[in-house]
Amino acid sequence: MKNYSEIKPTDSELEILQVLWQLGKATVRQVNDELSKTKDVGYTTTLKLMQIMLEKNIVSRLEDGRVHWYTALVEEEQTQQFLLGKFVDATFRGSAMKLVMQTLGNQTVSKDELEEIKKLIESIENK
Amino acid sequence: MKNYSEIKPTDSELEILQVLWQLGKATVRQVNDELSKTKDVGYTTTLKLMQIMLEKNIVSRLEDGRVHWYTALVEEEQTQQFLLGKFVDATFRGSAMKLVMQTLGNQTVSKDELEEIKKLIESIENK
DNA sequence: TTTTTATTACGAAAATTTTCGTAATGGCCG
DNA sequence: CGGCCATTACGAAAATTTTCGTAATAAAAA
Repeated sequence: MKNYSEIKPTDSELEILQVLWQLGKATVRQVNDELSKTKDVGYTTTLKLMQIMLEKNIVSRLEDGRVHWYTALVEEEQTQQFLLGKFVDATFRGSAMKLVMQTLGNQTVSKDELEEIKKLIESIENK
Repeated sequence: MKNYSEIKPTDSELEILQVLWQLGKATVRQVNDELSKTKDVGYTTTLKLMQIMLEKNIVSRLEDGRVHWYTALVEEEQTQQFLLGKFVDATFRGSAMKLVMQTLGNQTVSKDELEEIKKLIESIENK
């Protein structure tokens, strides 16, 4: 897999990556159908983006007859990690703590999930 | 203060907002000096951005002689909250939980901070 | 008052991202 | 085979974001 240090997917590219991560591999048609559920987007627009991502080596492509199967070349967690770091820096001036506090305070997290987070914290503390 | 529902500061605008939030109010010169500490940026570039932000009503301006004092018109927490929501959706498909787990696992959070987070969780649970 | 200096105003260029029209391709059905 | 259909290829336009050169302005200094 790719070393991700310098790559920053654009917003649209990230949307496509999400679909690819969920489906494993997909055609342009499938990706476009998925995106169309939540927004207006033309087939050729999606196609073009995926071609650009291919050039950037964010995805790979396998040709089967006339159909092209695309796969993400960057891992979901690694990408999230990378974007998270950027986001913390830009939005919370580097304070991961602040981000966590605000998320817990204002986003939707269930009781079970809170329990799970507590466990994670303890496992970190006891390391 | 502004209703923030539809405004999305660009990356550069957010950098400027960070400076304004920290200084309370500032001149273009001050903001540019601050930004220059971490990146190359021309005075007129910063000026132009701040003028654009004025048009968008993201900041306000007070003229004192020839100097213009700028202030953020959007609140820090509110903006962070808004950007956080977008980020969770785009990067973690809406799962705040996943974001918190990854942050705790991989970003730098001190023991004291972990304690504080635990306390917050408990206060949420006991509510 | 004249000059210098620091600032803001303006507009356009550059860079990046997103969108889409049109053509080319290749397989499938009649 | 010949026309149709779904797909990909290509290139340019549109939209957004970022950068900066140059001019105008006003205060301060000489």
